[in-house]
Amino acid sequence: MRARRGRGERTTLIDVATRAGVSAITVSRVLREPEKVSPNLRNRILDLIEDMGYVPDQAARALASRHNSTFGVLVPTLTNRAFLSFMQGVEERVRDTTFRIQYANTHNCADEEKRQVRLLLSQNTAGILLAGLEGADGIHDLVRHANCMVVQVVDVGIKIAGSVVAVDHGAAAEAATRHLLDCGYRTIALLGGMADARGRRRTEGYSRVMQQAGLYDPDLIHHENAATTTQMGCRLLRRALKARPDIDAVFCQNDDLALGVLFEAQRMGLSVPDQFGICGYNDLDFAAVMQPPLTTVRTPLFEMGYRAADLMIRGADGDRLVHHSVNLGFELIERRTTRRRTL
Amino acid sequence: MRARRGRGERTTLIDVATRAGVSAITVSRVLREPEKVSPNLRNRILDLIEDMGYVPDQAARALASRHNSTFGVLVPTLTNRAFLSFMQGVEERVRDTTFRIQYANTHNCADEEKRQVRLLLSQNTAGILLAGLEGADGIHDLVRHANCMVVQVVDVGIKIAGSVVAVDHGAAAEAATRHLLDCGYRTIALLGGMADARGRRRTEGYSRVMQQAGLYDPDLIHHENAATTTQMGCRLLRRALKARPDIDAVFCQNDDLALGVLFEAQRMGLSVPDQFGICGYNDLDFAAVMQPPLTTVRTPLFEMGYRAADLMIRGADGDRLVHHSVNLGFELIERRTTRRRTL
DNA sequence: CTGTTAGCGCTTTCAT
DNA sequence: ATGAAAGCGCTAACAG
Repeated sequence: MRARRGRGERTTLIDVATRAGVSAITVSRVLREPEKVSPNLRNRILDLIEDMGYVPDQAARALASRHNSTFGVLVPTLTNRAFLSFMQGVEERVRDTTFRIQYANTHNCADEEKRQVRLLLSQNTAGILLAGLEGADGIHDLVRHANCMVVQVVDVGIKIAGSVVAVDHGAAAEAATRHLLDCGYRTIALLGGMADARGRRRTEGYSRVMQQAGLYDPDLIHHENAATTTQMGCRLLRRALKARPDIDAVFCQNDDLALGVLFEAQRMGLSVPDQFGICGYNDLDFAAVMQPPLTTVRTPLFEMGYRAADLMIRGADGDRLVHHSVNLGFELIERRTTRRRTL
Repeated sequence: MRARRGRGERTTLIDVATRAGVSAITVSRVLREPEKVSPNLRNRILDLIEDMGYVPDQAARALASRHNSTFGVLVPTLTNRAFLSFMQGVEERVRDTTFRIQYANTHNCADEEKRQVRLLLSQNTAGILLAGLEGADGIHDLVRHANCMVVQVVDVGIKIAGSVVAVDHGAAAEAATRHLLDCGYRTIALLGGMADARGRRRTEGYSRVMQQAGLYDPDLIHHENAATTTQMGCRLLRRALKARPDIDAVFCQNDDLALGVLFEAQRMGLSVPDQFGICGYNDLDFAAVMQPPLTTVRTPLFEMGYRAADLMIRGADGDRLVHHSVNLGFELIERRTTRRRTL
């Protein structure tokens, strides 16, 4: 007689079945395959379920069915707006499916990443979505041996295991740097935050173009080992200008940074874009309405999330480990923080 | 025919136990109460676990122990930076505990909120953290009958069930509005996004002060039913100015909005703070480095998350349903988007 | 359409 | 310090 003692023992399938005078499996079917139960009985049971406040126990369900309809999404940080757009894409695709998302934050830390993947694996998740992988040693093994879908969102060319949604960050950075050059800027600084795989690719792209132009100088590159913020943009600009006072443009690895750079430049009396050019990255919400509006590289953040979730869901549904890969593009949005091109 | 063949069936506790020549419970102990197993045996088993790549099945564990060390955090949106700070606070408190967090996004929708709470309940979570509750009907019942910790982050005075971390948003809005008045502004608009419970409190606070001053006018209040963005700030300012061209200051429900307002004001040639004052809300990262720096209300976002998680953890650990409540303050940060006070 | 029988992989409780 | 037995709440597989 396990009645609701204290806060009440949990109501189980059997409690409902007993009250309904049927067997447990019938109640179970009402929930999962209602069409296999006669309408009459079904409705009676449904009412009972409502009345008794029965909620199925997912752990038992997962254990019995060896199935789990939630999947984990690993993001390196929560503080980056770029990841927010990505997450919105994921959510949009997942809405109206029976899948659930479980976010985990790896704090840009390789060990934490590994720990989280292990945890997810131990929960028998339907799949794992890896965004902004730090690439810890051994994670490849973990992922390779996973018996669930694994989708990675990475840079083009960094193929690991499972399905992949890729963007060519190196090429995007090249395009941005070349644009700055085309506008007539010469001493172009690169400002960035913590360098993950994607960040490193961007730095490489920038360096390639600067080297080709014979303008490369390590003193032009400034990073701070943390998530990008607007305040960081201000600091980084001051530091860059101290190292090379003749800087006439900056390429920021994130629009957050670019926002700070614009404010700081205004404070210093630098006129944008005439004396000083700014190019951002990601085309975040505020970029279009800054004064002046920000020239930036638009990356398909939302779509990356959407496509990644799509691969995930299609793979998990078919219960087969589909391996797909999609490569999404980017777009340089020329606005008013860079001057009209002279070339 | 369970698809996951070929990638290997899951390694279980029994597999490890068999290889070690011990019983399952011993392996289980090695993982949970290592001190109860002799060092020799323990190390041998630990090695085996590593070798065989064994990862415990959380579902089985949760089912057998009727315990679950993950708790759900419901946030209304992922696109609001205020919630990000909150989430960071939660994570900070949870780090280095055995608890795990599962985020769920209710999309500011009452039904979704109810669905998510139900889902969480059905997972037997250690607890539920409710932030920015929409307050769906029936959710009180759900929460009241939950046999797990429930912590809510709400406005002072909206007491529901479980433990509460509160902030007096009404008083904060009053302070902000009064400050604007003290600076000599008279026609003060209120700009906001989707009005949740906290938003409504802020609107009430603003209205009270304006009414007392005899300056209240519904035409000064402008909302858009979506998450706040910088672009929305621009649109809202234009709309407000169309309704009342004599507006000389705005109180924005979020700094995102204030950023847009500043840019738009600059575009219109309004000089801030002389002709036009701006006060934000939340003191987000960029507020301090805007040009001019933004006057805003600082709310203890991070701390709210931290304290809420703390209540959660302390409650779940003690396995008793502690009911606590803490009330956190706010602070008006006077910077340069409002002129020096004349009163 | 409904029921019976076996577990899923782990932890509890009670022995030894 | 280690083990045996008995489930946790549910679903798969096969009846009928």
